[in-house]
Amino acid sequence: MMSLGGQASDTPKNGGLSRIQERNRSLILDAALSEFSRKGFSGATVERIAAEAGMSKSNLLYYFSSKEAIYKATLAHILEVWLAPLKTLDPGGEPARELAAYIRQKIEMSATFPEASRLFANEVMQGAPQILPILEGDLRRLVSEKSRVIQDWIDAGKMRQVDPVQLIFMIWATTQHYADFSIQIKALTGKDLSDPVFFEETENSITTLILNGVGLTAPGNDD
Amino acid sequence: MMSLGGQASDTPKNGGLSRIQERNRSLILDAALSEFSRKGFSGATVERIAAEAGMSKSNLLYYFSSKEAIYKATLAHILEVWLAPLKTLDPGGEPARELAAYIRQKIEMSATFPEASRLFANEVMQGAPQILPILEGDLRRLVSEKSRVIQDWIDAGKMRQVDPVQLIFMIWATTQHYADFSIQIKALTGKDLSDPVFFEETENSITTLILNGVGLTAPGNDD
DNA sequence: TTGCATCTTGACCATTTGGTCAAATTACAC
DNA sequence: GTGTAATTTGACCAAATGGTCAAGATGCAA
Repeated sequence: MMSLGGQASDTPKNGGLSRIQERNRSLILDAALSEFSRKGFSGATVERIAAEAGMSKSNLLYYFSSKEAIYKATLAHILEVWLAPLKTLDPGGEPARELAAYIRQKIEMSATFPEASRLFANEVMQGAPQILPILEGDLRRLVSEKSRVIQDWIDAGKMRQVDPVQLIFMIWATTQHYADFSIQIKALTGKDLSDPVFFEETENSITTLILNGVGLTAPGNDD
Repeated sequence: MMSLGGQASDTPKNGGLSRIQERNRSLILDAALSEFSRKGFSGATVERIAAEAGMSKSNLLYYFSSKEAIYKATLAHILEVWLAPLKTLDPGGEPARELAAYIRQKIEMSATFPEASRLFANEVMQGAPQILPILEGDLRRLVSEKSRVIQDWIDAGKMRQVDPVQLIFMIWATTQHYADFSIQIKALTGKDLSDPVFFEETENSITTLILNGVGLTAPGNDD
């Protein structure tokens, strides 16, 4: 698990949580994700998070020692699930199928957890004050590892020459765009990823463009 | 010019500005772009903007009636230049050359005005409270118009079938990603678009991927 | 130089907001 | 049921911050 600094742990021995604690922490983190993703760290207020979690501000501060602690916990909570799909890229698989699966997973994330995407984007755009060490550490290693996988596919003549890191960036950019800029997309098309038809259209467009872009063709949908 | 609502104009007859006014407004808008793009609307403080502009908070409020007024003016100031490249897409040109030129312009914007990109991203991610009308109006019309251009190229058999709007989204996503997430990109690669080599690499990767993606090949660089 | 409009500022105010604390309430082991 | 620890809250505080205002400084036309 990726840890977010912090010496004073706000999550003591994970098993040592009462039912009430478990429930309230979960309520708080949900509310915090909603609030932070919509307003950013500065724009969010502890009071509103507490209200959305159905408790008083004082009580919320009984579970998390400060606004920043809530923020860090929220980030940590989403970061793992947000970066997980890349880990599934399988060196043994066929490039077309693997990349298509990765893209699909990323779009599904954007559709299912748009708030997480926006929170992450916000954090990075502010200079990644909390997660910079993770970006430079775990994430960098993961990207290196998966770049190696892609490079091997290229070396094996299975796909066109392309900088693997740039390819990963482009997949991130295109897929996350639909979550981060969903308001703009809705303003321009009237739809967003919550519309199943638009979701399929989008997945198809991105997959086709990127696979074609690296000299592959979309694999059949026989799963 | 795209106007940002607001009945009480903070920019009276454009010609009627004294030298002092012109200079100070410009200093303020520069400082505001820097501050708002780094901290977002809520995180920015009028005091810091004033300091960066080299004047007192009171004096800044002599030129702009409120924090929101500064924010609106800053947005209006960058919006036009930010959306301009799309307008240059020429129906009479060849798709490969036109798209390559558009992509290049967008990457140049990301390299030259990353703060503008982040400010715009921030505004949209917060729900576009200020610019939603523009997105739904002028921008929507512009995108429709240019989608028509792309669709005509497709109908003429000049490029592969693709949803033109989705193609535009993907160009926006990939190019702006390098400005909005430059911290992440720097953490992962050690470089950003201010590095000429990385700039060229990036332009090449994006252009190649997208043009190949729509069945085109990059045009020669004989300009 | 004079007089007026423009420009600039420090003092000040009201509100918001993150965080503290003591007291009250509730959950639960025995 | 009793007692202790966990939970919850309202009252309160200090700092930050957007904005006002009256007074002073400066620019400039005559």
